[in-house]
Amino acid sequence: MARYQVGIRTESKILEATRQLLAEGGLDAATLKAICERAGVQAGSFYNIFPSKEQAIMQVAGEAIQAVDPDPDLSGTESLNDLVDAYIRFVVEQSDLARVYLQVAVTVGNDDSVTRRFLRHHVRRVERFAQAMLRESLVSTEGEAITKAEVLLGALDGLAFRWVLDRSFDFRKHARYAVSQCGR
Amino acid sequence: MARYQVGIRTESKILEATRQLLAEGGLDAATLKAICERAGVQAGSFYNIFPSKEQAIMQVAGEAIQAVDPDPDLSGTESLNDLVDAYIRFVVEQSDLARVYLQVAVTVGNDDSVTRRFLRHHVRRVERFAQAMLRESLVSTEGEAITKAEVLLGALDGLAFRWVLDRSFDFRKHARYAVSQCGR
DNA sequence: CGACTTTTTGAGTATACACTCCATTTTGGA
DNA sequence: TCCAAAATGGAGTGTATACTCAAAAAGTCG
Repeated sequence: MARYQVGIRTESKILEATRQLLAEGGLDAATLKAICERAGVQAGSFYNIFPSKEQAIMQVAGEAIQAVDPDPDLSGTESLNDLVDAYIRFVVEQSDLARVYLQVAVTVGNDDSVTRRFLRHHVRRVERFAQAMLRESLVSTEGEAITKAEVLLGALDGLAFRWVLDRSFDFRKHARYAVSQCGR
Repeated sequence: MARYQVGIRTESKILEATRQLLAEGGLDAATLKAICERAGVQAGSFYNIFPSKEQAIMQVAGEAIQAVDPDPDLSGTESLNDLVDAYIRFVVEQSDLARVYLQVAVTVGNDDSVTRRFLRHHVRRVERFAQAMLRESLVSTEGEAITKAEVLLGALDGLAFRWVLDRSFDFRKHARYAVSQCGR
């Protein structure tokens, strides 16, 4: 299935449309009709590229889950502030993906493969936060570091949800306050 | 439209079924067919009692939004620990309603009447938390109290989401840790 | 150009959904 | 016991959805 250029452009038009629709109205808004209309494409073209609607949505959701993580190459060297700043930047600058990230986390059925993937990434992020905390001596035992990291990430996720429901909420300020509370 | 006993029982069977389905699989799982099957009722009976499926769901969602608040009569006297304990109890003991609460918060379209209702309640809860913090001198200005309350509630909501995705997560322990961090 | 492959089109299919209709049964007060 | 109001069963309606297919168009490369 060597591809022509036009097909590759169509693929990215479809993915972009899907991303927008997911960000705007969640899974319900991302109907095949809506995706195709926004991408300027017919249903047949969609299915020439993707085997199913779900496949396209998974791809966008996967992108979002990846994007929430800061540069993996830096893992093990960054400060807690760096990690939180990366999360803030993700939410503020890539707000579409951030909304997708939060939408899929809750909307998809439990015990789903997406949920498992989501949790796997979450656990990895918790460990990264916990290690930064240990490095900065904010905490004495590894167990306490994990707990503290879960609470901080919980706060960041909760504040991000708050921001998704009400865009006038100052996410950056509250996220910074949350991390400052860990520092004592 | 004076009601007969049997109709009132049918109504509560339908509401119970709706509550369960919403808790288990969110809005998507609460189809008319699923609700009627679980309630042991036919579609015609459903529409004899509720004008629409949405109406029944709204009623359950409203219940959940109410239930997250601790006793309003105590407002202005309870400690921060009381407030957090009430939230923990809600999540742990009324887990079905708690899941509904979190599901509807995210699933419903933005700018929806449910979203507004949800936000109104949230703001009121933030104020209640902030006042408790002021009373306990955890904070000096009202502005800081509001910020701190937003962060604490964000953490509680975020941890509750974490628990919804993974029931083996120890919500109580992490929630307690979150509030203990405010105390310094 | 000409042969071949990929892409696009757009009408068409099957299905699941919320909701309706109304004949029939059940209820509960007089 | 009677009867009007309320509740029920269950087939039926319209609509939106994901997805298919065969023919036509457009891209690629010698």
